Amino acid sequence: MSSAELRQQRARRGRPPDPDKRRAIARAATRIFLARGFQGASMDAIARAAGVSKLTLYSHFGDKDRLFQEIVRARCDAYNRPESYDALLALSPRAGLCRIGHNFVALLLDPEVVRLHRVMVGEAARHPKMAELFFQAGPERSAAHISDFLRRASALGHYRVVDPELAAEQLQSLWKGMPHFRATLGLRPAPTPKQIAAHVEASVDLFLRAHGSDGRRARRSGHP
Amino acid sequence: MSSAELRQQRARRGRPPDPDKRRAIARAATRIFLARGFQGASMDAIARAAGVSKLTLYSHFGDKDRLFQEIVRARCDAYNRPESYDALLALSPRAGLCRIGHNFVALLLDPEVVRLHRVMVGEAARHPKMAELFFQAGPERSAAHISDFLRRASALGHYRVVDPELAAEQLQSLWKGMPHFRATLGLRPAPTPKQIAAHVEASVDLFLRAHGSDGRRARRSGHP
DNA sequence: GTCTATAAATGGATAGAC
DNA sequence: GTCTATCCATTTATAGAC
Repeated sequence: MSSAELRQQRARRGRPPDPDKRRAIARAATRIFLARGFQGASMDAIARAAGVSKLTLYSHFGDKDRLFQEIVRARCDAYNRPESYDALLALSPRAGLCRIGHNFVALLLDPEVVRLHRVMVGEAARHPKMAELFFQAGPERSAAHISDFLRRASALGHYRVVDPELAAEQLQSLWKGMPHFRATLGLRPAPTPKQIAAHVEASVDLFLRAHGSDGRRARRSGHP
Repeated sequence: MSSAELRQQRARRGRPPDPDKRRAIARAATRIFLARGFQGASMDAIARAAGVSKLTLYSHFGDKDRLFQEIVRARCDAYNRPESYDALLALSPRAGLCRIGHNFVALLLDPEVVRLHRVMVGEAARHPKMAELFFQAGPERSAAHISDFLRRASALGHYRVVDPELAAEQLQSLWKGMPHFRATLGLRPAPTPKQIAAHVEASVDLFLRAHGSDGRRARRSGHP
């Protein structure tokens, strides 16, 4: 109670921090960190790009590490708004998985996500806490959503999945695949939308053939 | 002709470069680049660790970029000695693929390879040439070896693979999977040997189920 | 009193030249 | 090895704005 009052008093005293400046700093820092990496980004450049003084920058974010943390946290939250997969249960097994896979691959290949991935991997050794945060906010949650979907689709008889967690991991691995690896290395040419769609479908094909559904055409042996 | 003579004259003039020093620099630079990344490694630290003066360093390697290139090239060559997969054709489909997969995953999870991967991904935006070199010397060649193996195993009737290049890509993706992703982010705990073996086997299981061989136990439907 | 901006300064590290 | 010119994160000085 008294600590809350003290905080209120302190907050009331003097000129309040300008949220516009904070947003401007965050935007500029995001751009520069993702473009140049943590070590390559200078506080001078960030302050200049944000149009604020360095003192303002420091008064809002403390130091470079904390600024980096805030940026990464905000990006993880921004990418972590998965729409519900409920509607996709009504589709055919193949169509449902292709839709999820396409969303997943589109996110992975988004240029900003690629840059974030690069920075996280490059800085993992020096910022282990943030690498963990990134992993939990990204791949771990989407794996949970996919395994949920597989569990329910399996209950509906679409296919037979014994271990939904394992199956979700394998689907994610197939979807990432070579296109994502090439993207993280910045290799040209980038895949065309048609190639991306083919990649997603090939992954779903493999998965469905392994789990007792041909997906595309009729079954080869005497399955129901 | 005259240019060759000039080169010989130049080579004879003065004290020849010491190959021991060059090796010492290369060793130290490898260690420091892989540990701290390109931007985090200083030429001072490398010279100190190699026990040479900075002038010696610069006279051998020109500048930081060229030194980095030499190191990466040497590492790629070092990792690029695949044993022949011929002997594995005599094994069962499942055993052959598990063996290849285990070698592949063991290489991917090797701490030095993980560090190289981190540096390459982190520096891809600023050294696109090297990222390409790395990709060609690494994943591209191993994909070629795996697709070769699949083509021959398929010809022997072990399983039915329509597109060996695609199948090799999918196998690599499955083998990399979550363990490699976690390793690049430095997440603990590292997988145990038992978990690695289970991961490889689960990948091979999925692949073989999709391609008309149960692998482990007897066939469910009326296959030969 | 606390925020902001400008500006300069501190203290350290850096790539590369001599 | 030393030197130089540059860059960096962070702090401090000075002044005006709420």
